[in-house]
Amino acid sequence: MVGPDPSHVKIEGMPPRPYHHGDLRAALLDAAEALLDAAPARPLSLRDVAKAAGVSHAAPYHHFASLSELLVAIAARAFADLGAAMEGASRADTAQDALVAICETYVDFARARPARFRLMFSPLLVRKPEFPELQRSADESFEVLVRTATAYAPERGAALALTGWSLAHGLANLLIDGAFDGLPVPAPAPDAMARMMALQILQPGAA
Amino acid sequence: MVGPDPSHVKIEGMPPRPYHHGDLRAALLDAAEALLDAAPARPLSLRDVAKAAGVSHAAPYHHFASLSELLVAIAARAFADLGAAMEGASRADTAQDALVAICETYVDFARARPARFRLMFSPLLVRKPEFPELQRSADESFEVLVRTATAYAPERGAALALTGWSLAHGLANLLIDGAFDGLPVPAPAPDAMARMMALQILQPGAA
DNA sequence: TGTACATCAGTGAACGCGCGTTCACTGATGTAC
DNA sequence: TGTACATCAGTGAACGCGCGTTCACTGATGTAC
Repeated sequence: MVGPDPSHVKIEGMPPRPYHHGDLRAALLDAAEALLDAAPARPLSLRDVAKAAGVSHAAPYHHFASLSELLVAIAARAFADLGAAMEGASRADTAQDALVAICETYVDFARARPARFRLMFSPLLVRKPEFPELQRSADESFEVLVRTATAYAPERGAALALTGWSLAHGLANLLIDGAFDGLPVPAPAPDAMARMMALQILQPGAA
Repeated sequence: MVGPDPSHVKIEGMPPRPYHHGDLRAALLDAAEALLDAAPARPLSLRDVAKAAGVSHAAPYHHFASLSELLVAIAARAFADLGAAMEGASRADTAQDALVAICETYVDFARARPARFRLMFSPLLVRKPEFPELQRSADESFEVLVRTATAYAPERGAALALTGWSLAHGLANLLIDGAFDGLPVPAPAPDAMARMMALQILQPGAA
């Protein structure tokens, strides 16, 4: 990220060398994400991350000042990933299709990577002014939504974006927390709910 | 709860006696809730709860088999409290007013007691079949919403209830997680958002 | 092309803390006689 | 109304674990000469 050394190039799948790993920072983030995906319920510990990356548990301190900084870096990457996926979804034929697709993408992301999704909204999020990378990636994801909502309804784009975010965010959380499991009402399949609800907002009489 | 001893009556605000507290189970739950309200960010520990209740940290084991059981009991009480508040809100003049009021109540509850709200949707929630009290109180809250949504729209009450829940739940979480803080769009005051969004769902063209 | 040396990025031992949980105990209570 | 005793609900010490973090160290690398 800052060093001019050309040998510091990350090569996926290479076994870690005992010294001078290459790009341990990126490897630690990769390992952390793999752990979160493999065991979403287990809280992430620095020691586990170091172990998964094949280094001693003190090594990460040469790349992150604390566990919090590692978590923030993961959250920032997750926001960037989500933002890119939403950006892709926003390129639909109509603004309405784009809005619906963004909601679906948001919920799909949370269901596919629940631990990373939860980390994005951890208590560290309120401290985002301290972490420019997190601030920026979070803002950029939101911008995609606002832009699309404004294209759909120029007069009330911001309000629609906030409502759409709330809807997708609530659905995502309720799904990954299992709140709908065993509910005494007929519910659609989980992967159909985002679309259904988004349409219910956009054309309320129809559904 | 089970004993026939008439002296086992909980008296609020009484200093704890050294032995045979009276109703330590209820006192522990009260202390736990007070701790959650006072320090929403701090994870709840059995030792802190015991300390706050004025007993040794081993005493709770005569009333709860484990920390999880204590947490479940708190979550169950929280669902009961929320359900009662929603029940009150549902007694409005019109079904639409009732739905809007329920959304407002849900979000207000989360904002007033964020730690308890988070606990309600902790990983223990998926295990609610193991905990009848939790299962029942969670189901009853949801029933209030379904009943009101069905009164408003008989044909699609269940779908509307799921959508309304998602909307309120997402807004509640985004607010208590500070996700809206410093957002680059004009946003309404937090305590006006639930109403605005609920109306946006129910009469989409209007807002 | 060598060599000395500063710097970087690892290692492994250790510290200190908080936690859930267990255990032997003891004080208080209720009951049978 | 006593007294013996079973039971209940506390106490306080201790165990064991995992964790974030620090520290002195050492191996590897790059650079100045």
